[in-house]
This record gives sequence, structure tokens and C-alpha cells, in this order.
Amino acid sequence: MNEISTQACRGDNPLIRKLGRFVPLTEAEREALDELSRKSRHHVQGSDLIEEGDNPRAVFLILKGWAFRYKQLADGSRQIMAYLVPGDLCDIQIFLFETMDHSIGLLSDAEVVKIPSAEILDLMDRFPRIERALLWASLVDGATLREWLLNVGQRLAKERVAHLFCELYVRLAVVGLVEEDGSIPLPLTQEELADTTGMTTVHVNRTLQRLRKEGLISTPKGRLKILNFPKLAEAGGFSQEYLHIDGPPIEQRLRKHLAQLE
Amino acid sequence: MNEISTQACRGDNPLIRKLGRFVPLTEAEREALDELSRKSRHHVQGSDLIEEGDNPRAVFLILKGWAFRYKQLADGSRQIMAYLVPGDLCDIQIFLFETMDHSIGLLSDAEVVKIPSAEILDLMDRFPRIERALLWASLVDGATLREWLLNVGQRLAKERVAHLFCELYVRLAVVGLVEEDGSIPLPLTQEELADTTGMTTVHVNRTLQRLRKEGLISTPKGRLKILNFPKLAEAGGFSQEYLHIDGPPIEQRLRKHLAQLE
DNA sequence: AGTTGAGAATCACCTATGTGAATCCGTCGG
DNA sequence: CCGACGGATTCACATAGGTGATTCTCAACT
Repeated sequence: MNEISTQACRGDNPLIRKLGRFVPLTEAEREALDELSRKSRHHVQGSDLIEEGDNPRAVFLILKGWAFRYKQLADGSRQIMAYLVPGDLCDIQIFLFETMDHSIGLLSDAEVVKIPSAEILDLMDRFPRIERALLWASLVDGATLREWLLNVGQRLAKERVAHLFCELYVRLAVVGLVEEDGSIPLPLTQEELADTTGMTTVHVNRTLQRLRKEGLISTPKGRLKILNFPKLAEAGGFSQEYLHIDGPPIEQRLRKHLAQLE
Repeated sequence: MNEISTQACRGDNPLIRKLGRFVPLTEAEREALDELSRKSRHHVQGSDLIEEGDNPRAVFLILKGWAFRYKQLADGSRQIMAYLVPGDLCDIQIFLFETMDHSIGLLSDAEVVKIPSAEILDLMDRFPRIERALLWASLVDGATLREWLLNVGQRLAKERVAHLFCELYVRLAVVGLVEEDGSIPLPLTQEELADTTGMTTVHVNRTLQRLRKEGLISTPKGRLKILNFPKLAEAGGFSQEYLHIDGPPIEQRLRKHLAQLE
């Protein structure tokens, strides 16, 4: 495992795709991001990128495959706190901490770039606009975490699952990972869904069956097909605002703010 | 309400107290922070500092009293996502968003400073060390949020409440708000505890009684007294690491990182 | 002292979800 | 074609925690 796979990373670089929604990127900026992505390595499913207690000296960028952030309790129960899909960086500033307070694992084989913290700092120095976009992305991560807390704390089983599926669909759409048939990859076992939503595998199973029976989704082989997005969104109380995927690019907004300053 | 109360803010400024744990502050920096705090206003219990949907153009600093971050669902249920105690700032960078995705309310009368985003940016420009400390504080907020998700997603009622109480105790200790008798203010109704832990008022009540009966806590009039911290921490699976309140100041750590850079 | 109201405590009953297996099913290596 | 194994399903049963309403307490106000 872990052999270097120096691949080209054409224009379909998911990081560029994602950040490009926040700030319009110049050629130089795109080049810098592509440069970053060239050093990806292959990691195998089941391995951890970082483990709780490690001293984090780098940030990981997912180019392909899925990762997830989680915490484990003494009694073996586990809470999944985020999914990282292509284009996602695991907490940009986490290297300021002395030790990781959570782990990051891989749900599938993945192409991952390990970026030493120094390199991230350097990149942000050279490209302030990229820094803004990254900062913005990490704000969205925080907003997502808040939404998850709401989900687990207040919603019923069916709502929780429906909400999660809607979120994943929208996020994957942003990086262009929805198939023509409208399905998305979903490399999750029911156990992982359970650890995400704070329920049991058994109850996840029951809930999925209900969603299928109601014609909201179908789940072919490691994929998820949402048959009726509006209804699923309604069932889960989902509204994509917290993902901040549309709206004017951050640059304009910031300029407005600064303008009204003095 | 909301009359300006230009008060002196002696050395007991909770913000200085808190940030001082992260970076050793120079006289100029302390002065700048004190300056900020001089413009506090009185706000009354029950009012909202910001509401979901607002365009956030300022950050709030709590000097006295408690605030809380929450989201409300259509069906009226509410999830509390954070408590803000003296010395806490509500998300520093949130003004980058076009609209707030949550509200901030007051649990008690409070002294609050409203800091226009421009002023925060300016402060961070002039004092990079303060910027670091603020950034650090916001990282801790994120870590706390993750811990809450774990709490609500995986722990049983008693554990949830115990964990929450331990966290609040430690955070208040940092800003010197523990009385000699070991009790802390707790301006929360059982309903608010319920909306925090994802349970019902009825069940919160049952759980509190159990904790009292087991000799772990007592709850005199708007206060909380932890009778046996180690046992309560054990009951809640609490470990204060995620609050990052000890350990070397951020400055040293960052210097180390930068040193090992080139 | 009497009234009011917010919050705490109780009550009887209910159900969404958890437990702990067992069974089934498809895939993959041999 | 034959295990074997990681999931997905199912089952029978248990319970933590939810519902909705009532009552109690005590501090504030008249």
C-alpha cells in the first residue's frame, strides 16, 4: 500500500472544482492546487490516516474515495462526525493542536495527498484568495457539524437518515460525482450509518426498508439512488443552506464588508 | 434595555484571562483587549443577540452572563449547540457568511460587547498574537462541538448530563467563576438541559434526581455544585483534553512547527 | 396575606429504538 | 463448485426514554 501514484490530475481536480465555487481561481492558483494534488498516494480501505492521540503535522486532501472523521468511546461505541469526499481537506488548522482528538479512517481505497502543515501555511501566504477559500470551506465544515448535532439530537430515525442522504447527495453533486442515472456512490455499511446517526444497525435496516418501501430511495450495490429528492428532503427536514454552496463568491462578499468599513 | 455601561474592566477581564492561557499577552495587547471590552452593553435575559437568517456584521463577546447558540426546527423543537460563558466570543469568522444559520440567545441578563467585523479584522492585523489566540479559541469551539455530537449520539441520559456538567465546570474554572464552595452558576432550566442533551424535560428531571441521589451533585437555586468530580467525570466519560486548557501556549507550539519547517 | 407564574417534580402510560441472537445472501479466493 | 466471510435481514423480546397532563413550590408582585 501507499505507493506514489503520480498522476496527471487534469481539470477534473475536485479541489479546484470545489474551491472554484468560492473564489474564481486564476491560472496560477489552479496550477498551485494542481501541483499540490500531484503527490497523491494510494491508501487502502480500513486504514487510518490519523489516529486520536497522534501529533498532527499534516493535513490530508482527499482526491478519490471516502474518508470519515470519528471518535471512539471506551465501551467500543463510535460516533462518526463527518464524511470526507473528494475535494475535502481534513481540518486545515488542526495542526495547531498538540494531539488529535479524533481519528480519520478510510471507507474505501482512496487517493490522498498528505500536505505538511508548513506547505499549507506557505500556500496560504502565496495565495491569499486560496487561503480565503480554505477558510470558508472550514467554516462550512463547522456549519455541517452543527447540522449533524441538530440531526442526532432532535430528529427521529427516518428523518436522520433522510437528512444525511440529502446532504451527501448535494455535496457529491458539487464535485460532479452524481451519475447520469441520478445515483451516487455510497461506500457505507449499515453499521457506519448507525454510528453516524446514533442508532443501531438493526434500526438503520428497518429505516432503510421503510424509505425504500415509500419509494424515496433505492440502494443498488454500494450506491444510493434518490428517487424523489423533494420528498426525501421534506422527510428529513433538509434544506441545503448550511452547505453554502451557492450564493455569491466569498471574495465579493468580503470586499463589500471591507468597503463598508471605513 | 441596552444602555451603554462604560465600566472599567479591571484585570479581571475574562477575555484576557482566557486568551492569556493561550499566548502570554504583552501590556499593549492587554490594553487593546481592555479597550474592546469597554464598550459593553447590558442585554436582558431572553433576548436574542442574533437570529437565524440575520446578516451577521459583528461578533459578540460575552463579559458577564450566559448566552447559547441554538437552532430551531419547524416543529418547535430546538437544539442547543453551545453555551457561551464570560470570555467567549461567538464564532469569530461567522461574518463571512451571508446569513446566520443559527441564533444566539441569552440565558441571563448579560454584559455583551458587539464588535463590528471590521474591528475584529483590524485587531487581528495589529496583533498577530491575538489573532492566533482567537483562532485557537475557535478551534477549541470546534472540538467542543465534536464532543457534544459524541455525547448526544452515543451516550445514555445520565452520561450526557454528567458530561455536560463536567465541561461547564472546567470552562468556568478557567475564567475564575467557581465559588469557594466549589459551586458554579447554572442559569439553565431543565428544558434547556433537555434541548442540549436531546432528551425530554421529564427525563432530565429523572436523571438529575438520580445524580443527586447518588451524591454526585446538588443543585441549589440556579447553581450547580459538583460533590464528587472524579466520579461525575467517570459517570460521563469526561476527559478535559478536548478543551485544550493546559499544555504549552500556542505560541511555543507554533514556533516549534515553523522551526522544523525548512 | 393573596395571586400569579415559571419552573420542578410526579404520574400513568406508551413507543421508538435497543439487544442479542440467528439466518440469509452474494462475492471472492481456491 | 465449495467454503467462508462480510454484510443485510429477520426475529422475539426488553427498556430507555417519550407523551401529555397534573400537581407542587416558591419567589415576585399587588
